[in-house]
Formats: sequence, structure tokens, C-alpha cells
Amino acid sequence: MAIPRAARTQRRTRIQEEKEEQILEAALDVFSVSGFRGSTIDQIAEVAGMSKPNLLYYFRTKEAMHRALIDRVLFTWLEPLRAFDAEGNPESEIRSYIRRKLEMARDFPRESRLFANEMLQGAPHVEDELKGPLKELVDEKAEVIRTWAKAGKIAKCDPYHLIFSIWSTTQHYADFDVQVRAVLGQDHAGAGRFEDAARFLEQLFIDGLKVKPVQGVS
Amino acid sequence: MAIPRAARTQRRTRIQEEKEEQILEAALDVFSVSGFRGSTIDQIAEVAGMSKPNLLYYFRTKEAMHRALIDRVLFTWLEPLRAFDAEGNPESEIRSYIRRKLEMARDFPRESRLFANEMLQGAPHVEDELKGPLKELVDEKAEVIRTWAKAGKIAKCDPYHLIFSIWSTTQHYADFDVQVRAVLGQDHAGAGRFEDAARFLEQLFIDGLKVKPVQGVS
DNA sequence: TGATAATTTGACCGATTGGTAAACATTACA
DNA sequence: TGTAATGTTTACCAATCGGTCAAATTATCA
Repeated sequence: MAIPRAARTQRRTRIQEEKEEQILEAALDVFSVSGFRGSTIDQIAEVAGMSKPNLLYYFRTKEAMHRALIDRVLFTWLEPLRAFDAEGNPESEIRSYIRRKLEMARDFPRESRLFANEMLQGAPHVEDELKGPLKELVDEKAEVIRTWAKAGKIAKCDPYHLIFSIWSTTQHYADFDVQVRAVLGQDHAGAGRFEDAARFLEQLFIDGLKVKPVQGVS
Repeated sequence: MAIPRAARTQRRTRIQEEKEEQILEAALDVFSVSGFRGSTIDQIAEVAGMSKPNLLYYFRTKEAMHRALIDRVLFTWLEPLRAFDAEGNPESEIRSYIRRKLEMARDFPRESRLFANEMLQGAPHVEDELKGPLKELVDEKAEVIRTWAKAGKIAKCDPYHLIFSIWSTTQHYADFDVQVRAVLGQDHAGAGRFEDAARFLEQLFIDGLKVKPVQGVS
């Protein structure tokens, strides 16, 4: 008789690892496009190439699949911000943060869309994580930025809105990919698009954050 | 006997105007949160305070409701970009464009989320509009920005990515509202948040686009 | 007012939804 | 190899889905 997944206490089988990975891969495909409510287990099953009951053998509910995905994404998505180094050079730290976020949007667009979908729906499954770990990490890095500004290393600015603007501009290329493609057309297609975006954003943020000479009567 | 809505040729009744508005208002509530696939006619009917068949008397299908909403949003959403004036002063044009987009994100967050949902799903209902009217408008305004840059009025930059970055940063406050709230907490709550965002973005874009002195051996 | 058109709804339809039960197939391991 | 645990599938369930129909109700206007 099959033992329900939740009751298992032993170490995981090789098959379990493989199949769970296979299911999450398919679930990411589906959830990232249609969101939680708009996705069906049947869709995921078809993409995964397995029967629906088989999926439910590894994840007891649709919500469990979504949960597993969100947890994973939330963690890796914050990697670049964690790497933000208080001891580093402000300009190069910001530059490489932008580049890393942009690379993630390019290499993991489904993860970005999954997260965006969750936000659009009011974060019903992750509000606690937002108010807890996420807020704490952002608070910490915002303090770093504030210190830099006070030391005159970058222009005075609201660190929170700076972080928001880096998030939004970079993730835009994953979340609004259709729109970007439609507007740019075939002219700016391919790998060049990524470099163009990187160049623009680095210029915007670096120049926008340069310390301005004190204004006064000249 | 009731005449199917699509067959009507006469002018619309007062009741028709009111009820259609009432339905679209409810549909916006639901679609903007759950997306097209994730929303149900029953949900919309409940929010609208009408029976499901009554909704389907005014809009023959769920898709017709969504279509009507998207069309309306697509038009008004581009208003600020249309107002972008080639003859105006670059700095103040960009500044007021940012402010207008930010006001829309504040005053019409549901419309922003409806659009974002559609983009995340790959724009299955509006891809033609994106490649047609939207692209044309953006091309036109991008040309204006390029002209400004060539004339030395603003820094040289890719005009398309500039527009993208203004879109993403402003709409972020509507689409990712939960996240913004969670991170800022109660400290930066209320109306002040809007002003903080406006101040930051205007500073970022204005300073980031200032013409830089030509680099060379000093 | 009366009759005609416009509006509204309860009952219902087949298809799809998330999820279950139990039989069947495969694997791991003594 | 045998057998017990693990993995897989067919058949199925109640609930919900988008949408229809006909009957009932309300508004319009000659």
C-alpha cells in the first residue's frame, strides 16, 4: 500500500527526488503563466508527462506544489541582494547588483513571473515572508545605502525606493517580456537586448546617484 | 422576448449603460487580482450584486467582459505617453510624465494590475495591439527622445529602455503594492509614500539623464 | 392603461475542477 | 528469488465551471 507522502519519515528515494523535481519544473511552467487560481493540476500533469493522481502522490494538494515553488524562488530571488556588500565600493556594488538581477530576469524568467503573479494576487501565500525575512534583509541593505549617502559616497536618496526601482526595472524584462518584444520588434532582438538594457540601467543608476555639487549662488 | 445584446442596433438604454458599467467595475475587481483564467463569472456576479445570467445578458461571454475592460484600459493607460510633447522642455516633460504615470498607479491600481496580469500570461488577448498601436506610439516618442539626446539636451541613452524603466518603476507601486507595503511597514505609510516615490524617481531620472561633460585628458 | 419590448432569474446542461479509492506495476532488499 | 514497500494508473466523486433556456418581472410608451 502506498504511504502518503506527508507521513513518510525515511530519507527520500532517488525516484522521489527525480519526480518531485520533474513536477516542480512543470508546475513552474504553468503557475508562472496562469497564476495559482488559473492553473490546473491537469495542465501540470500533462506538461510533466505524468498522470494527475501521480502528481498528487508526491504533492498532496495543488497548494503544496505552489508552496514548494514559492519557497524555493523566494530564497534564490534574494541572493543578489544578500551579496550586496557594505564594505565594497558603492558604485561597483550597485552596478553588479543591477547586472545580477538582470541576469536572473534573463535566465529565470519563469521564477520572476511566478513571484509577480503572487504579488498581483495580494501575496495570499507569502505575506508573512514579505513582512518578516524580506523586510529584514531590505532594512539591513537600506541602512548600508543610507550610510553611503551620509558619507557622501553617493547622492542622498531614499534607499527603499532605490531598491524598489532596481527590482522593478530589472524584473520588467522578465515579467513584461511580451511587451518588450512587441515594442522592440525584430530590430533589437536577441542577446543584444540584454546588453542594451544593462548598459542603460547602469548608466541611469550610476549617473543618477552621482554626488551633485552643492547648489548655491555661483 | 429578450434581444441578444450583439443583435441590438438601437441606441443604448439608460439601464444598459448603468448595468454594463456596474459589471465592468466588478469585473475589474476580480480580473485584476486573479487574471482571466483564474476569475469566474460567478465571482464577478457576486461582486456586481447581480445574477450570473444577468451578466451574460449584457456580455455574452466571460471573454467579452475581459475584452471590454482591456480595450478601455489600454487606451487610457497610454494617455500620459501621448501627452509627451516634442516641443516642450525635455526635463519638465520627463518629470511630468513620471508624475502622471505615478498618479495613475496610485489612482487606478486595478487597471495597472489587469494589464500586468495580461502581460504575465503572454498577452494572449492583446498581442496585436501591442505590436500595432502601442509600438507605433512608442516608436514616435522614442524618436523625440533620441532627437533631444542628439541635440545635447539630455544624456545619450537608449530611448526605448528609458521608457521601459519609467513604465516599470511607476507601475511597480500598483502591481507590487503588497510587497511595497510589507517592506515599508507602517513607518512610510499613507500619502507620504507617494510623494517619497515621486521625489526619488524624479531625482533619479533627471540627474541620470543630465548631460555629462565630455571625458578626456583633463 | 394596455401591450410590447427590455430586463432578470431559477433551473439546468455538459465539461472541467481538485481530489480519492483501490487495483495494478515496479522497485528495493533480505 | 520472494516479498514488502514504493510507485502508477484507471475509474470515479462532488463541486464548480462557462453558458443556455424559458418563464417571470419590470420598464417603456402609444
